[in-house]
Amino acid sequence: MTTSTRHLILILLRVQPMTGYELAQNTKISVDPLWSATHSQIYTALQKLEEEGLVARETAKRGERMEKYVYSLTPAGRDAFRVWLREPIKPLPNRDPFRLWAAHIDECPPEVVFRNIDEYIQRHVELAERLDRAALTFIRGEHPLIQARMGRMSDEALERLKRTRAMIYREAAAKARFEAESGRRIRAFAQELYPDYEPNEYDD
Amino acid sequence: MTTSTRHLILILLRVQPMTGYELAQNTKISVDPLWSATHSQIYTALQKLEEEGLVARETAKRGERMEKYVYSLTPAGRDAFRVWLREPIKPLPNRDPFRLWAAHIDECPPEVVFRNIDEYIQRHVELAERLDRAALTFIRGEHPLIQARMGRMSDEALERLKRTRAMIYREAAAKARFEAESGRRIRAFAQELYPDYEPNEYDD
DNA sequence: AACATCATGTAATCGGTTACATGATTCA
DNA sequence: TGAATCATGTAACCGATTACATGATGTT
Repeated sequence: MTTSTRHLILILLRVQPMTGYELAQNTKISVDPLWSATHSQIYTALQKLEEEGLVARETAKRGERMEKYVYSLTPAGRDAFRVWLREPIKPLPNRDPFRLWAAHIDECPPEVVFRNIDEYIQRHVELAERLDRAALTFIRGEHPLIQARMGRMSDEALERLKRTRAMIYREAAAKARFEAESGRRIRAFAQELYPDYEPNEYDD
Repeated sequence: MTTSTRHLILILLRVQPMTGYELAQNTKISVDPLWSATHSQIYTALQKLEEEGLVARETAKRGERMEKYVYSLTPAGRDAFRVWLREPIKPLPNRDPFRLWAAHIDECPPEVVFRNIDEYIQRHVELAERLDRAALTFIRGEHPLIQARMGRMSDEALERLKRTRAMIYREAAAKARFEAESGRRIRAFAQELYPDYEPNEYDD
């Protein structure tokens, strides 16, 4: 099955019931490097999932006047997660905008070349750091998505969970570091292509 | 600007005028690891690009009875490529179905775990080989998309082009090898999680 | 009083996927 | 004669992006 926003929601709601807003927050602060989604996507997917009976909506107070909606998994929703987990993984089509662009740096002005490559490297260096930090909070049991499960899982199961998540976030960090390294190699190649180019500014 | 099928077409038509079928073939056999597109996408994108005046359509004979359409870049199309090449690269949102799945292997039956991981590894090993071979045909000047340009570019420009493409395809191969290695590490972790699991069959 | 954050949504559009549909040409 | 390849498209659908839209609550 093709993985989509629906599965992200199923994954997060297994941890605990949440509002759409909380789903969007948890996605942004934690799952985003593996699977990203905007709040629009999440709210519309929640509506469909509720129609299909995979999630249930409860109304809660927010402040004095307003209401918010707390979603939780139904048994059908838990099943849907189990089914997804057992299916073959459908890979996404290859789409690599950076390397598609970089295949043409021989015809691109050097200032653009170095600007794009440096941005790429920096983005992945930061991502790697963020993922390594996340891996640590998993293994230490400090991650909010782990803490929410404490007491509701056996110690052994929780230990396996921590180690598995930490391992995957470390692998995602390794991937980001690979991308940064690849960017550096491409940069070195670009310097051979444009040996005379001297960047004027170093101000960031 | 967001990279899409349109840019793939602009890139390929810079080499030489082609039919939609040839664009789809060249994508499949060569560009696919960097950017993939189906023939449906290509035909519909060609229509839009023609409306916008970025490509021009000429009618040619196919066999006795039928006609085919050969598309070429207009000056506006060449400009659009130049603009795309000079813009900041807009990264795609992170979507990594394999690691999103693998973050849950602690709750997944071991036969599914090893089946999915092994498929992932094998797919990337094959991709890496394919990309290394492509890199070689670039550097040797044997690649069809290079040969089509011979005589229409200066020797130096052609040399830079060959080296740049070969470098990028080698980087894409390195990325595929990284993914295979990452898969192997995840597999090793899974063997710690499921020490008692013995696969019954080795028949592929 | 102003700003950040919490909280919820809709709508237009875009780009991509999948399935459907057709038929000629070429080679074994 | 049959299969592979060449060749072109349409249509329904899906999922994601972007912009629009609103308003309460909590903090400085």
